[in-house]
Amino acid sequence: MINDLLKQNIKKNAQLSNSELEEICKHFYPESIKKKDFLLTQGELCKFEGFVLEGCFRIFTIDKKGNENTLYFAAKDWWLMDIDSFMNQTPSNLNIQALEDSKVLLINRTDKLALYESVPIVEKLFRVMSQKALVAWQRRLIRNHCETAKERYHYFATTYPNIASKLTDKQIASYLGITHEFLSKIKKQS
Amino acid sequence: MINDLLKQNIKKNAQLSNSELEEICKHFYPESIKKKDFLLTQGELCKFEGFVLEGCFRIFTIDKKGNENTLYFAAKDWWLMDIDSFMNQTPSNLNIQALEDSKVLLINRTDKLALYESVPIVEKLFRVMSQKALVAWQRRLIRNHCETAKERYHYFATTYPNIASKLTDKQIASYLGITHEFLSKIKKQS
DNA sequence: GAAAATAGTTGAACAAGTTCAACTTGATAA
DNA sequence: TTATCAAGTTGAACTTGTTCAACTATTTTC
Repeated sequence: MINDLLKQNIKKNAQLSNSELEEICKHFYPESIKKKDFLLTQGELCKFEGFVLEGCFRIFTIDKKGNENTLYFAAKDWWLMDIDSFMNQTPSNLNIQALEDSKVLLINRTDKLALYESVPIVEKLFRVMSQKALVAWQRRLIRNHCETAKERYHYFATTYPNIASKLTDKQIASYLGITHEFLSKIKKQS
Repeated sequence: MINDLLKQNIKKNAQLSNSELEEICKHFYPESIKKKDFLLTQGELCKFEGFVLEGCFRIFTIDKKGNENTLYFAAKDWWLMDIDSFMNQTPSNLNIQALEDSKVLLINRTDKLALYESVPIVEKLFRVMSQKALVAWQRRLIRNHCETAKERYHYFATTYPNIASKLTDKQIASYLGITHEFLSKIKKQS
């Protein structure tokens, strides 16, 4: 079943019945995204939340100086969206691009908002998911402040080896917040 | 009423009845913290969540190199906790210190977990609060990557003037992720 | 109200990271 | 299969931010 991975993922964050699980999952629809294609581009409204079945995505922004800055990567079994644009329905500052041919399950914003009402445990599900994400963001900010680029690179490469292996050094550098030239020099050192 | 500020804050994030509001608020108890005293120190388990009624707190960590790194400040009408330690019940890496004589309302972890069950709308309340916080953390990370220390300083000083005015430059520097010597040089420039 | 501790300033030498440009290597597409 | 384009490497000059130390100003404490 195409929804199996999604169901397993949801079960990690909330205990729910099979009927609740069905009721939630039936609103997700599959989409295939070709390598280099975009699920969202800067300026659009984010009208969906997505779950990655296959492949890998990069969520990044391009700042005024023209530099790409990667917020995060989403591989198989990860969620993805621009939560800022989704919540506030303001134009997105983010691009969501497939790094390889990929498959996602999407839920429309209106369907998701309706689910909060019709299946109350969905509140708990996303409350728990959001809190876990919050912990991850706080930890990352502390690492950014306390560690050098070299330490951050090694942390990333060893913590997420299967994601790192799919990425170019340019993409990794834009996630670490350094130039790709400097990453090249870091890698040479050790 | 001592709980008024808390009630107003909660109402911003979820629509709830007066009885629900009462049921939630009755689990909060007031605590006074003297300037420089700690609500939590590194190594302890975080067993509470707090809401600031008066004063101001700094939430920071001390890394292996001995540097203080400020995660955030919590002034009147802000929430505060170590969400990582609270959720996972692992020893905290954070210190929560009062910057001036302060008053908070606290709820114990067990009471909060029970509230999720007994007052279902509490799930929505903290789901919404967590998602808003997530947006703020993502924006901050992007700013840290895209902007120079000088830009980040001016953003902070103009966005949170009433918090900034309570802080020493050393505390602001530890929030921006720079040394206080460098902040001093930045301020001289403009 | 004096002594002690903490905060802020400044300068010089240094380290971390950037920029630009030139080059090499590898991937892609006609 | 060659031409093209993107990715990675390297070096030199540069900018941003750090470190350390010495000093001044401001709070805190007894």
